[in-house]
Formats: sequence, structure tokens, C-alpha cells
Amino acid sequence: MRGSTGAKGEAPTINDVAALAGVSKKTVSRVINKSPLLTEPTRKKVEAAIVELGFVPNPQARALALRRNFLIVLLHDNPNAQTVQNFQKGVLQTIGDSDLALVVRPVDRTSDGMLEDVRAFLEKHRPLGVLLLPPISERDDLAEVCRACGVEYVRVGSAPLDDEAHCVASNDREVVREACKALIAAGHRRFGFVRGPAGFRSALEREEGFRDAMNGAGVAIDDVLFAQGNYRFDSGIAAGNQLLLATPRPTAIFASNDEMAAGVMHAAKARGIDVPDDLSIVGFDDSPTASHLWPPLSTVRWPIVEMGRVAARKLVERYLPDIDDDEKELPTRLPSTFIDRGSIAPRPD
Amino acid sequence: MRGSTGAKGEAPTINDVAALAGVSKKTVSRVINKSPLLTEPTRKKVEAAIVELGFVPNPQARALALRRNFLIVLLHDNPNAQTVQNFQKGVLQTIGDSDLALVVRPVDRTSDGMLEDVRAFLEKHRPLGVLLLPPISERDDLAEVCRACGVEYVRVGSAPLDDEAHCVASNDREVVREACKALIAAGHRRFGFVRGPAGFRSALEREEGFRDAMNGAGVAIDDVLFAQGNYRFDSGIAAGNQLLLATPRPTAIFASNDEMAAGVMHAAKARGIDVPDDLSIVGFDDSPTASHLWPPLSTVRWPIVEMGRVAARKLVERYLPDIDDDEKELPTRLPSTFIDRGSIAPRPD
DNA sequence: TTGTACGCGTTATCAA
DNA sequence: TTGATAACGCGTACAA
Repeated sequence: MRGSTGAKGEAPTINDVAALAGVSKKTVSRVINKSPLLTEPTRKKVEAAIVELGFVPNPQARALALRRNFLIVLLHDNPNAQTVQNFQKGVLQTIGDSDLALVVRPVDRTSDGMLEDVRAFLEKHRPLGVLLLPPISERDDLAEVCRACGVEYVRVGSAPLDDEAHCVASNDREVVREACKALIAAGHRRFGFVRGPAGFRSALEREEGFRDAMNGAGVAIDDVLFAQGNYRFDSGIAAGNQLLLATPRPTAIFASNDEMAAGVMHAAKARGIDVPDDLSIVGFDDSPTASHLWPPLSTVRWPIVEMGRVAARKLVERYLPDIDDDEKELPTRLPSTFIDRGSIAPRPD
Repeated sequence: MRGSTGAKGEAPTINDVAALAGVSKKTVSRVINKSPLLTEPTRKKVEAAIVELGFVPNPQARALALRRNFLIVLLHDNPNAQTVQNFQKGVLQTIGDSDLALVVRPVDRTSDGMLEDVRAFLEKHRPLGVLLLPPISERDDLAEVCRACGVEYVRVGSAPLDDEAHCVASNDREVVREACKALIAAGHRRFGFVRGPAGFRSALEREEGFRDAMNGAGVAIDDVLFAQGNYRFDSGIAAGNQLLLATPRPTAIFASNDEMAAGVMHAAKARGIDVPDDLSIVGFDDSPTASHLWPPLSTVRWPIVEMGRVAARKLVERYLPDIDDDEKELPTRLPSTFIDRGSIAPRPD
């Protein structure tokens, strides 16, 4: 399989190809980089030599000469492992057979030096581009750091966070509205809402969607019980305990993510409140947990693999225009899906 | 914060440092690489220049000169996102402030070209080392590819898969035995066991641990009901349905991972069998789902972050002997923990 | 203990 | 359209 002429056992270089094809290094380089000003016979000759030797361009040398590494960095501070994983999957679908590699870089949003750390990392590794996952994708100062370092970026979020070329977004507000409409259609009028952490765009969007649904159905917001959460399981339990103590008790609770919805379900079970007969619950994320719970949790699914694919293509396209030119326009909005499982039942009476 | 002398706005190079310090490039190089044969004043001079310029060695140039990239590759084909994530966390704790970067590379174990893909990837990117997560860590041919490419590797597994320098292992057999002893101590004598996929070392080790416990308690293996699973939720449901149909019904089921345990729990709930009053269940992995289920699932936790830390150190140590020389020996066995939550109850009677 | 000259494999410049 | 030659920034013989 390897180059049949790999005399010294070492990988063949551009010089070997040039010598074999009887041309100069630069011409070989032009073939590699698909320069348009090449004679067809020259190109053929070189390509034949490349195949014969099994030549593969050395990425280290290219990186040095181009002052740019063929790397995509996935920057995230995401507690949801499955989301990160699925996004990676999408990115890798895009860069699969190319020369690119994916570097994963978790960061600590609570750290003071975070911004400087990222800047140092980017200046050191000079990646082609950066992919930003929420919640840190929401920070404009991070995007600014990327620009300052001359590194392209694409941000992923619950709603558009930047111009079309630099973001990929879900439609949290609309899909939450739709999910809540399902609760309303089941007859519910007494609602609880578990908020996501303050300052998170996703938390804001989901709450807006919830409010839209309430308004649309003529449910007074004043009658809705709100509880603050932080996207984690424990905060869901606390919120559930708080909401389920109220009189009259809500018959339906929307939690801004699945972890908290699972917590609400815990709180209900611990109080002998049956889900869904006494209480309907809807979450957000379609985490693995959602389908494993009993009853299976109705929730919302981001098209996260697709988002990874698209985000990576937005990033890579301008550097590797040969990737799949003839493809459709790259969307900025990738709509989420409401998945109605078993945690919604008609209002108890 | 940047070098105050960064005249052209470009990053300072080793030449700038040499010029400022009044020494040669090589001397600067020696300082960077901590060569022992340097005068103290020379070193000080150079270090002062480095700080003044804010010089950071260019990794691309180093990679080219050393014919080696300062990259660690995490190779995995692991369906458990949380495991991968936590392992990454551990790896990053080790390489945190160094020049290293972590490249994540999912592979498809079912693909024919997998081995060649990995080889091509390694030859192209020339990483310092590779970290292998189960189940692909169990494949000796993959380790062989690493050796052939001159790339160091460390394998992670349920039991030692290689010599001490090249692996980090849990003690699945022992900890499963311990977990099952808890079931026996609760009075259970009629067991069901849900197997992991055939050919997986982890599946084998866990079954052996289960058998050890049965033998130790004088429970005849012939009286145990076995069901085959594939580590996925659906197979857990199927296995649960199969086991719970038997007469007499098992009062305790050990599932070889949490996903399948959740499936068993589903099957039980769907049949109106109460967990844990009618049926005790134990899983393995301590996935996020485990604590979110109702009742919370008793399970086993790998010290996966620690494993990532140790595995990375085993890999990096010989290349960066200055990392933390004065640390303790690096262990090969990192014992797992049995976590008894709410899914075990005394045998019903 | 330090410096000189060259190599690593690719791309860029600019002339032919 | 092609080629000779010089970067790119660092490491290593080998000499001093």
C-alpha cells in the first residue's frame, strides 16, 4: 500500500515527487494546492508521481510555511457531555477525509484568565478556526479575541449570536412555544416554569417561548409559578420542591433543560405525585437521560450533529474551497424538534 | 501584556531573543530545552530576554525540526459520552499548562479501513502519543499500529491489557464481585444477569466478577438467568422482559452497564414490578442517568478522570521529563467504587 | 560552555 | 505556465 519507491523507509517528500515527475518543487506544490495555471499534461505527470510514491504533504511543514495550522478548535464549557460529543461527530463528518484535525479545548468560564488563556492558545497553535459552543459562545469578548488573533470562528447558540457567516443557531423560542402549546392542548392552565441560569441566552430564549405560549393561550403570567435553576439536577429538585408546595399546585411544569426536569420528576416522586397523571413535565435537550426516565420525558432536541456539520463547513469553506462546492447554501437557523414522549397527560380533575 | 519590543507586531522569534540577549540561537534553544550545560548568568540573561519579548516557541517550527508534533491523540469508539468527556478532563489536567494539545479522534470500529485510517492519521500528524479508550483499546492490532508508527500509546481497560508502561486499568471483576455481595447480603438468591456484548473485555470481566460472587455465596450458576445485551438501552429492555418472564422471577438483576440497567428498570415498571421493593437492580458506569433515575441506580464508578490524568502522564513523562518529576509512581490499577444508591432492597417475601 | 552552518518540508517571490 | 531561491522558526552536528 505504501509508496513502492520509498527507498529509505522514510516518507517521500515533495522533492522526491518533483524529481520523479521531472518538474520543480513549486510545480508540485501548485498541483497540491490546485493552482489554476497548470498545463493538463504537467498536472497529470505530477499526479502520477504522487500516486506512485504515495506522497502525503507534511502538515508540519505546511503549517510552518503558511503560518497556520490545519486545526479546528472546539472551544466549550459545556456540562452536557452528549451535546459536545454529538457536535464533534458533526464536525468530523465535515473534516473527515481532509487534512484537518479537531482539537478539543474545554475552558473554565468562571476563571479570570480564561480570555487570556484562549488568546495564548490561539496565538500558539494558530488554528484555522474556532468553533464555540454555548454557553461561552454567547460571550462577545471571546469572539473579539478570535478576530484579534486572526482566527475565524463560528458560534453556536439558541438564537443567532452573530452575522450569518459566524453563527449557527437553534430556534429555542419557537420550539418551546410549540412544546408548551402541547401542554395547553392537554388542558393545563396552572403552570410552573423552571428557569435556566441568569445571563444565559438559552435560558432567556426558552422563557420567552414559554411566555409566548402563555400569552397565546390567555394564561395570565401572574398565575404562573417561576423557580430559578442553574441547569443542574440538584437545582431541578429544589425547584420542583418549591413549585409542588404551592396551592393550588401546578399541573404542568416546563423545565429549561432535561437535568432539571429529571430533578422535578424526582421531587414529584418523592412526594408521591404521579408523573404524568398528577403532573406533566417537559424538558429540553433530549439528553440520554430523557428517554431513560420513567415515564420517558417529553423534551426538545437540537439538531446538534447537523449543527456541527454546518458550523465546520462555514469555518472551513473559505480555506478549502474545494470541499464540496456544489452544495446548497449553508443555513444559519437549524430548527429543533419537540419530542412528545410519555411525560405529558391530560390535566387531572 | 505582550512583548514590549514586538516592533513589527509579529510574534518574536528565537532570533529576536538571541539578539536581545547577545547570544546565539542555539543558546536560546538550550535554555528553552533546559540543557544542563549553561552558565547561570547566561541562562538568566536569556530568560530575561524571553520574558521581555514575551517569546513563545513556535510549535509548528518545533514540530518540523523534531519531526514530531506536540499532540496527544485520544482515540475512541465509545458510546458513553460522559466517559469520554471525563477522561478528556483528566488528560487536560495533566497537559494543562504545557505546550501540548489534545486531539480527539473518534473511530469506527466496524469499519474495515479503521486500522489503515489510524495509521494514516498517525503518520500524517506525528503525535507524541495516543490514548486508547475501551472498547478499541482492547485491540492488539491497534497497539501494533502505534508501535509501527513510532508513536507511544497507553491503553485504558477493565483489566490490564498491556505492560505497566502502556496501560491503565480498572478492577471490574473485583468491584462487580463486591457489588453483587451487597445483593447477596440483602438476602437475594434468585439472580438475573445481563451480559455485555460478546468479545468485549469489560463484559467478560464483569461476568467473571458476578460468577465469583455467586460461587462465593454458594448460589448455583445453573439457577442464574442470563440474558445477552449490547450495552444499549433497548437491549436492556429486551433483556429485562426476558428475565422478568421467568418463573420463579429473579429478585435481583445485575446489568453490565447503566444503560441496560435503565432498560431493565423500564421493563419492570412497564410490568408493574416495583423497583426496588419487588426487584433490586445494579448497573455499571455511574452515568449521569444513574442518579437521575427513580429510584437512583446503585452502580459502579470508574475513576475515569484520574485514569485520564495518569494515562496522560505515562505518555508524556518520557518526552517532558520536567513535568513533575518528584511525583509518586504512576499506578496501573485504579480501583473502581461501588455506589449503593436506592435500587437495592431486601429480598421480597 | 557557546557559536556556525545546515536541515526539516513546504510555500512565496519574482524572474524567465 | 514554470523554476531557482529564499523564507518559515527551531534543532542538531560539529567546530571553536
